Amino acid sequence: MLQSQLPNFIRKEFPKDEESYNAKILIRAGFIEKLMAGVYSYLPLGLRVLKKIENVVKEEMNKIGGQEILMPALTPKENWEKTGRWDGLDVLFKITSRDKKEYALGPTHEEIVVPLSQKALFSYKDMPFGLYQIQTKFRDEPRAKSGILRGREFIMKDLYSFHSDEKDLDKYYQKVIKAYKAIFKRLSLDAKLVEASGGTFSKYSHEFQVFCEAGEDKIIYCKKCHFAQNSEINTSKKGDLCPKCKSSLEIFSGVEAGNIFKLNTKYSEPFSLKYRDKDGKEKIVLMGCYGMGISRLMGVIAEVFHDDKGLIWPKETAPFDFHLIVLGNNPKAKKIYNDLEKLGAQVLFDDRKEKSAGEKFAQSDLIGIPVRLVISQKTGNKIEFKERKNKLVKLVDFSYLKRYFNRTK
RNA sequence: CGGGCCGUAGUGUAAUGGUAGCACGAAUGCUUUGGGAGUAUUUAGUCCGAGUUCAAAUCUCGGCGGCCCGACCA
Repeated sequence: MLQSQLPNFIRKEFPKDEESYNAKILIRAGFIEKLMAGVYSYLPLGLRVLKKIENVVKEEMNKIGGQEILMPALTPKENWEKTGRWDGLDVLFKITSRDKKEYALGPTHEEIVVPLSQKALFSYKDMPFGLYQIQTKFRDEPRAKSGILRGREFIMKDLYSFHSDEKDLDKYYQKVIKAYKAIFKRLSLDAKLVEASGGTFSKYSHEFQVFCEAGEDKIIYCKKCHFAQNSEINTSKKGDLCPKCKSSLEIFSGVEAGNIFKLNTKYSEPFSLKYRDKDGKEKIVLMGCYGMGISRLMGVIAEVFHDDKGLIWPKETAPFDFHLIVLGNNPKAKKIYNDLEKLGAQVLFDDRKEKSAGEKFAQSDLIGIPVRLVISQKTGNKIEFKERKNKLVKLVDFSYLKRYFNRTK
């Protein structure tokens, strides 16, 4: 992409109406803009990152047999009344149409996916299966906070699984845990699997927590045996003994990057989601549900991967593979840009003529694309190569870039 | 939902009762290109409403909006 065609949302200074680092840096670097508290626009660079994250999540969901669908965000009141959540869920965004019908903007989709799956679920032979979607969710949070970590509108992946017995649900649950681990690995995030309260819905719940300052949860963690528990379950303190290995516990702030539940019959019951077993008997379906905040993940990555100059995107989440900068008028740059794109590389080409070298470098550091390439009078027939995460600058030729790209893709 | 801080061009700030100013951005021309260039010209603002006052960005009240702490967080 030619940077001269990219509207320049990059700012020289941090916005003053944000406190959280993820919002400050993502706005300054031109990835997002705020519309109102807890509601953000995703700009060209930010949207590319979101799509990268989505892609990783989709690939791993598909690997475990998840089927992608897209359900409406606008949902009827009746469905929520069936489960008691019309009045019972305080974060439910409710709206009234001009003919006085009432609707909710979906904060999660059990009430929609259960009656939906009923249309294709009759026999034990139809199970197990998993349906997932990546969609904008709405929650009427009492207080939006921490930039895109807790918004009123956000993008979430929600997977729902359907089973004929507990054993099968258990098996699937473990499979999702593996898939989640694979996702976090690809996103370069160290997410700990943490025991969490099941809320009112289920005894069982696990969260994937990324330890960082910005986190709003307090996680009790044992470095020895990796026992981890959300402090909402117990009132453990730092220094208490680990219930598993008896060494000292520590407490970390964590951001919940994923949450998985065994719903059992909590939602299949109110909608009478049933099937026929081997003996032709009618039985109630068991369910699991597995959430992951896509836009929140982008915020977490911004919190974790940065330095004082700006963002440092991990490979799989970066908006581009290369940031190619040309200084002065140098026709070689355009050719290198074209050649890189021919390799299949995604390149942001800073071809802007009016920007000073210093500004281009400063903005490049801010944006945080993994590799910066510079073409100038100084570089001669070579290309200057610098990884964003390293200080080392070297002059290379095109074959080096080709090898580098093939090795890291 | 309780408590606190705050609201001035697009962004960041100054003016504390008395002429709304500065920097960056944006726009146009020329020059410039290795760490947020130079130059000339131009552009744009006191969140809204009421009140006090000769006079309000500034004081008072109400509203709206933003951030933070707490509560809450399927």
